[in-house]
Amino acid sequence: MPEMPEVEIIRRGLKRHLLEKQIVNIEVFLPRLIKWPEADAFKSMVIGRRITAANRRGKYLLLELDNGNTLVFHLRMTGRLLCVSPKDEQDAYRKIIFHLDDGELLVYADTRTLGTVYALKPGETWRISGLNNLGPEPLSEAFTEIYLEKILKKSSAKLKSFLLNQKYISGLGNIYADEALALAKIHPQRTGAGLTKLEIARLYQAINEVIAAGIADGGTTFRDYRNGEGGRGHHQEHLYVYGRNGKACLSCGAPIVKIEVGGRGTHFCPVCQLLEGK
DNA sequence: CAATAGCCCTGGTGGC
DNA sequence: TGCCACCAGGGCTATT
Repeated sequence: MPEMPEVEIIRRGLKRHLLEKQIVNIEVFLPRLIKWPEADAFKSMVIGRRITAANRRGKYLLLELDNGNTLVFHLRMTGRLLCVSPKDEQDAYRKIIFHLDDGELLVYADTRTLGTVYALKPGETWRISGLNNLGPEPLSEAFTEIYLEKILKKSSAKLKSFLLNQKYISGLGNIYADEALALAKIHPQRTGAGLTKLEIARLYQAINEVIAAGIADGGTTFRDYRNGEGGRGHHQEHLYVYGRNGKACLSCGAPIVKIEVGGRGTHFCPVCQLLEGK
């Protein structure tokens, strides 16, 4: 599941391969993944253009084109975006292939086909409501402890749901949300309004820390995630709680528990992360 | 407005 | 061994 660290690693990989290359052709095997415009118009907006930048906002990947248009990808659960040479192109789940002028391929592959692809003209960000309503990112200047405190105090949502809501903070997904709460030693079912100033400070540090660690480890590969060059991440070796239900808490040794919060599987230590809080 | 339930989608898994 | 219900979960939409 690509979250902000994984998308950032993909972005860096793509940047190395794609800058200044021209997209000379596009093969679309599953048109419904292209959410705007429809496939033919999409192709005409993109074919013949050079890629001038590889950017990211939250979990959205943005390839800027030399005509001012932007190619937007959201990988959702199982989307993969990678640069390969034609002889290595063998992904059974390839859905869109962008042919580059040096013969290399940019392949969008997706097992569960939940990903979304768009081509936008300048100023058309509004077409993607999720992209248009992203909160500040962890590790960014806009993401301050003051900001976090302000929005937490206004929220009645359970913290797990709060952290997953991209309009408050962009980039956290199920893995890093659980990890941030574990590191901060805060129960996922508590609410923002109920946190002490000290807990907010811990949560703020923890969010930045788990995201930074995820990036430093090249992302978390459980099953599907691959970086822009097809390699795996290593952060799965450094997780505190995610996927560790039944295993010993790294801090106190108690078994990690898995529950459902807001419809999402949620992992936490019942000893370190108390409902009452401290 | 805000929280939540349902939905999309396919492959892996666990139970029988 | 084979079958099948169920789960994984990001984010949008409908509902309460």
